[in-house]
Amino acid sequence: MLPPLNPLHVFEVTARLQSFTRAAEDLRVSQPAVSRQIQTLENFFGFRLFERDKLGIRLTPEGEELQRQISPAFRVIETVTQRLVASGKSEPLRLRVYTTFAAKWLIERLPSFYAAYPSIRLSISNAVAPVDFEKEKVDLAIQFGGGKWPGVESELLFRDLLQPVCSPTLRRKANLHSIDDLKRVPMLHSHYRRTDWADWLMACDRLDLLNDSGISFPSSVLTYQAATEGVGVAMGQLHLLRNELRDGSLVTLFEQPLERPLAHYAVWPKNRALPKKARSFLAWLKSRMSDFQR
Amino acid sequence: MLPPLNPLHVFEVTARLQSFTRAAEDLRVSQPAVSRQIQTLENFFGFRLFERDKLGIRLTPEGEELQRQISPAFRVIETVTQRLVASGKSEPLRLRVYTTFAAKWLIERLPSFYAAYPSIRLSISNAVAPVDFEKEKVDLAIQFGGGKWPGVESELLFRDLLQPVCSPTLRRKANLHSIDDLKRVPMLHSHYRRTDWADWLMACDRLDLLNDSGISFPSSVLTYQAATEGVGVAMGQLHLLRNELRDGSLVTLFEQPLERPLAHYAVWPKNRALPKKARSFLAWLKSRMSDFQR
DNA sequence: GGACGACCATAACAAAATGTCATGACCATA
DNA sequence: TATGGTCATGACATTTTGTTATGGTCGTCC
Repeated sequence: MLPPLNPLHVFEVTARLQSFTRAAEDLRVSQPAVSRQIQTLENFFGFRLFERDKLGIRLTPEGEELQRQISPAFRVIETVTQRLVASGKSEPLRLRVYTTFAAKWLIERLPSFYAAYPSIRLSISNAVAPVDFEKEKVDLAIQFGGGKWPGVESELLFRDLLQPVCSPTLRRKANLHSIDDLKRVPMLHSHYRRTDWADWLMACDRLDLLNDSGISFPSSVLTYQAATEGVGVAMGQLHLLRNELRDGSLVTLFEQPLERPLAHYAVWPKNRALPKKARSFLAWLKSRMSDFQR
Repeated sequence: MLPPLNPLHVFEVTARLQSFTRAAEDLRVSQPAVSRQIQTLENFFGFRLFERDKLGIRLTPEGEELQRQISPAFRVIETVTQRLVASGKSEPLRLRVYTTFAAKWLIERLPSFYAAYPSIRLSISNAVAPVDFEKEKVDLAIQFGGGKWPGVESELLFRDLLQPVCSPTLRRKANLHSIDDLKRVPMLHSHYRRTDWADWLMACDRLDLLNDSGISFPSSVLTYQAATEGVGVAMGQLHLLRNELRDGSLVTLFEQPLERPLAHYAVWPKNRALPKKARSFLAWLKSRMSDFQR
């Protein structure tokens, strides 16, 4: 008869840290998640493992007993895992990632990848131009474009979805409500995406609003940074700005999202077999992609 | 760094039994479930733990290493759990269960209860008449009726839903298609549910079909048994016949289910506080009840 | 002594992990 | 070559786990 193992692990951490809240931080989950896991375990055993009182918790005698006995078991599992995972490590998977995608999507999700596949190391370079697998030592690339490149297989990750964005402060101050209001604020451009504003204005049939003034940045990341700081209005790739839109540091304008026939693609050489590591990465990539349409 | 623990446990069992299929039986899950858990673990480590070949599997060297190291850890967890759970056991929870409910619903689900709450023992008696908590030493009862009994709290489990049932063979042989065909086959009655047929026929406005011939059994369980064997047509409580209807040993007739203002209720004395064990049982009961409407 | 902050619990809901069923491929043996 | 045993895989369902929002309790600070 085994107890539920994940709750047992949560218990082990909690007992060690003497606090639900700290255990939650340590495990990178919320405090209620810990609370429930402990409850599950307490139901299983039929008695409390912690005494809850003012300012914190204490192990009950049974909890202490349990902690004493299982802690070494977890240490053993941890140690052998560490060793075996290290033995499984081989050459890193070489990725070449479109810069904005790396900055705005990939990097914050890497811990999740390492947790699921700790034996795969990544070597990540970034660039904007399409990859040349003949010249560059790269296993898998993520790039932006129309999806048709010679000599490569590709798989669509998500389409480009454009809409003007700015800081909530700017929207209020400059009173941005209709498209004409764009005349009153600087447009922020990105070098590598010169046509974004034109494409979007064309779709709205308001190309007349396009002007060459505005400010131009060498990377979309900087453009978005500037927009966040209230410098002007940027043409935002909605999928890459989830965080900013969620926490309110950017807001969308004018309710006119435009989906273009361009997209982010995973790309690999047609003649080489995709290494197993790369297939794992691709599988992970796609699983993390589920919050996006297509 | 810990590996996913449930897959690790599945691995431990599989390595011990040298077979995915046998591990699945041992764990009471399907073979594909085991296959997937092992895959998860193999992805985590970055190498195969089993070599698959004709007629079965063998541990790889890494798998063997892992097995050797973690097995004792699981043995430790198992042992201490066993001991602590035993120490948590107290007086059994005394249940008194309506006979048919016990036979047709509860008993097959008991293993699930013991797995979740191994420290709670049950003492189950069964009877049909309403419980008298003054005279009987019972913590919690499950009984059938209108839901209003003096001096008790009650909670509805599921309503009574009636429809004639018989074996598929009888339906074919006696060519049962319309209600009038009932004249040609014996009606099966249960002592404690004498009015079931009358109630149902009344709802169909065909009381004329009621006759006192038929066969009568001292318990619904026996009535259903007889129906399964093709003896006649019984008035079935659909919720309690899920298994029979699913595996086809009984079929419903005439598409006229009748929901009555009677139901199965969990019931406990109003003046006594419901013991913790009983609250756990009730919570479990309700969670297992989710496949039913109300 | 009332506002505040630290702590854990709970409800309603969302997301992720796990399991199932149906099916396929492979091989051994009859 | 049919049969029965093995494990794998796709599509889907269920269950478990986690999150957010909120509430209660208690100690501390001004």
